[in-house]
Amino acid sequence: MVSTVRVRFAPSPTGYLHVGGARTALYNWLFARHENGVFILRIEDTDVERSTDESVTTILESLRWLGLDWDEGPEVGGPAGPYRQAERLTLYQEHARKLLDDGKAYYCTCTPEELEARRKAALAAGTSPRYDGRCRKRGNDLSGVGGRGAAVRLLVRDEGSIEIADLVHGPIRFERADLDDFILLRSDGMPTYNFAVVIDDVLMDITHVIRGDDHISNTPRQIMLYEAMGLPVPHFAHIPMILGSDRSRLSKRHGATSVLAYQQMGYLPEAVVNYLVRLGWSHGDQEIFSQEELVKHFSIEKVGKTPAVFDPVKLEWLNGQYIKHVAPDRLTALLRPLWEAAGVSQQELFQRDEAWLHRVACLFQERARTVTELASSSRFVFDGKIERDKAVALKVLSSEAKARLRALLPEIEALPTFTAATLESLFRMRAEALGLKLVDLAQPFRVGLSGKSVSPPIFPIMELMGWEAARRRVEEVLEEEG
RNA sequence: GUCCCCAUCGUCUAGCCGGCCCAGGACGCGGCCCUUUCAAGGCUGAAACACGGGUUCGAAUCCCGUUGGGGACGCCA
Repeated sequence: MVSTVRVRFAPSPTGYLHVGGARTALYNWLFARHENGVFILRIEDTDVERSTDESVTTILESLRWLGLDWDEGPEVGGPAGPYRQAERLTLYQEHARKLLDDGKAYYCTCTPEELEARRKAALAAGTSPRYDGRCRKRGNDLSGVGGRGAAVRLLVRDEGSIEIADLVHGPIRFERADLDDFILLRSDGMPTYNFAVVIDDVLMDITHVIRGDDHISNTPRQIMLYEAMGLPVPHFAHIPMILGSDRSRLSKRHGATSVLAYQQMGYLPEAVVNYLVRLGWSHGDQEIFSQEELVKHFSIEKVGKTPAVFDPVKLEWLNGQYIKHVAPDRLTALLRPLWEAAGVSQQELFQRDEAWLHRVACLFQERARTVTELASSSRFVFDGKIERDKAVALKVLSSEAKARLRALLPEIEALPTFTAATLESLFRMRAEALGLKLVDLAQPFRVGLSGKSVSPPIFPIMELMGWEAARRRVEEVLEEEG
């Protein structure tokens, strides 16, 4: 029988979900969906000092925004729950007890201060800061310790080696002699990361552990735990990290790293997903993938070994590609709050009908790279005060240009119908009659209407604005001095 | 200091069980076309196998070393 693939994403709720974590989640999710397996979300909140509920909320929200739904985990439950480690403490303690009784682990009464001092001394002496095993003799016997707290350490034999059969890196070998007796349970009874992970992965029947490269050095310790408990080891896949432009670990100083920050900046979740998946994975020459295509083509074997530099410029390009194809109703829904933020009054947004808003969105969507940018560039089509670029006005609105604008107004007024088509043919005729290019008439008009030198084609814009509003705008610049 | 990982254009990458590669695609950058501006689109240009040794008739592709980068060495995760 072929057992079902079960993978997990296990963030610690000590902050927002950053793009590195998001990609790890994405790879796990894609692997699960591709294999028809189960994607589990587990919250690793054993660090009570730093874990917060707000952080849990943000992480769930980020995953949902990206479209990464989990089959088991917080809010959806599942047979292997609870899915927050803080609610699983007795499980860890039971397993630690068993390891203690089997002689696989022992109590350690060294204090954190003592350990820190020894670690520093070792580093200063240029030797490896490993725990020296001085409490091994104590075994599971806590007598004579008094009120002093005791941590539990795994007993690690010194001989032999451990090999990780890594799905992306191939075999990776560690010598046991380089590893030390690490802590399983802290003196306050809380499990450490390495211990909780293994217990949970066992209890949740995880078949594939897909996580960042930075966990490679934890893996041999975790394998030793599986061995100590006599349990089968899952498959491991360590995916390369995401770096900043200077090739160091990606952090805030490299720009936005929070997934939700990209939502706020007007990025589409499918663009972010598409960008992240290509950081370390590829499928021939294809750059743009639908979610279905990703699920169909994704494979862990095709994940590269090289760390990738996060490139916001390419993300922006991809977002632009996606924006071009967003359906008008969805785009308009995204735009409403952003238009408002850009200064369009609530009242006007309410008065305009949906079809009109769609037409505005469609006119601008081809040339916007973010939804936010789309909102601000299309703002002038609405009624109300607009920003005028002084330098542009000075350059484009010469006295001849203004004279031409003035001459055109009554002709437009006389048009039987006020549409993009009739406007365009009028402008073309006038340009030809004057021995000018269309641009010579259109550009002053554009500046008059929008205040800027760039915009979508002005004729459909004028149709959308309506003659009254358009004329008011143009008269505004005609009345100015100069 | 010890251990581990990685190494193709500025960036993401294809190729990597050897010849099809004087290395392909994408972003960005330059040019041209299209064009009412700007985008978009089309065409096009510059741009890389880190270095040194092997193995081989033949290496980006295999092996070793060097260098460079990254990660880990917590009663953090």
